[in-house]
Amino acid sequence: MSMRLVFCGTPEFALPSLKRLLTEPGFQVEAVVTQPDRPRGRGQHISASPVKQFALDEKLYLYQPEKIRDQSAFNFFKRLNLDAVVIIAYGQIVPENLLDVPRLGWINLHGSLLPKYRGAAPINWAIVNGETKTGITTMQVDAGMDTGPILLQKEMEIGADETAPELTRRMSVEGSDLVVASLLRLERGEIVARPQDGSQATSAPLLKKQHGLLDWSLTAQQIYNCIRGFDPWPGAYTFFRGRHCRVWGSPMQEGHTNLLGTQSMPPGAIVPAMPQGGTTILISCGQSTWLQLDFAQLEGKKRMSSQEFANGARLSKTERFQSTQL
RNA sequence: CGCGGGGUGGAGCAGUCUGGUAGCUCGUCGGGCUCAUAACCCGAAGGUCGUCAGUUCAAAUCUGACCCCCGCAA
Repeated sequence: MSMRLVFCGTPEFALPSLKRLLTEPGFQVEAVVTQPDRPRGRGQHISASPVKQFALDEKLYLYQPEKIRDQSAFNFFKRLNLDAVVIIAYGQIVPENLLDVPRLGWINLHGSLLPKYRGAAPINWAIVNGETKTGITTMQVDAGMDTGPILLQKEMEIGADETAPELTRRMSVEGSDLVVASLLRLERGEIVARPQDGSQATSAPLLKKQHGLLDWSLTAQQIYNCIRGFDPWPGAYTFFRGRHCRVWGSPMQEGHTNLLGTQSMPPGAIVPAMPQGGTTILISCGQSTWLQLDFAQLEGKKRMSSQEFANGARLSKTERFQSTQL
């Protein structure tokens, strides 16, 4: 006898779990719920979420309520006589009166070791904050924001050079195991949801464009964390001659910094250098650290190597990246 | 019809407003200097200026249409 499920999700992150629930024996996905199609991209084209596209390909029953808190949505869930709802990065807050509808409640996969990094962007913030380990959590959804009791957790290391999309991909795959295990063990009564210790909670708010703006007084390692953690959006960016400029790079190794000689440059200073042959562009960061610039992308332009950037820009000696438009 | 930037030798750009000699920083190739060099010096090759049409004695430059790339916004 299969568990009757509804799957709620929107981005790529939710897909591996949905796929597992379709192939794994013991589950019956009655419907897929995802965000309504919205205008995205240049020119206001309407586009379907990754979960929707997959659901269409698989000919699954699809439901896209404008607001999941509406009565019609409640009726929809009520009628299905569900054992559980799996909700992963759906994008809307589930109203309290819906939580009790499925027999085993709503099961959520979250990209952190709760109660750390509650909120919409746990993976990004963990990288930005320079964490070396994080994890994934399945929990029972309650009325709060990622405050529900924990079912299963798995610790994961963050690679020194790992970017948010890379870690997201790994978590989504590992997470599908955790979701399946959580459902099976919950059904058998093998796990008891464990309340979170709210005093240990930290938050990982939804990313905004503004978050990606670099502060060059931070150390090169911190800048690097931003470059990795804010990829692919909002991206780590700065301003160059008043224009938005996204940057990629990595901290310069300790040993090479001597090559620069001496003087402390103002944060954001752009300095061509030639360590061990080959020319590179270095950016002055906080505490006498340097970021080696690998790529830059001016607004309206494609991403280019730091060398191409320097060739075309005709840098003056005092040129620097700024944290404001002017 | 959401707002905006752009398409110029292999790369990144200037030149376009104010039509009239194809420019800059690199790369490539050849030569030189040097113990040596990715550094420096000399030289060379390489461009239908996105496409089509129009205006003009003359169009990268002005006009119109189209194609493609990108940033913002969502």
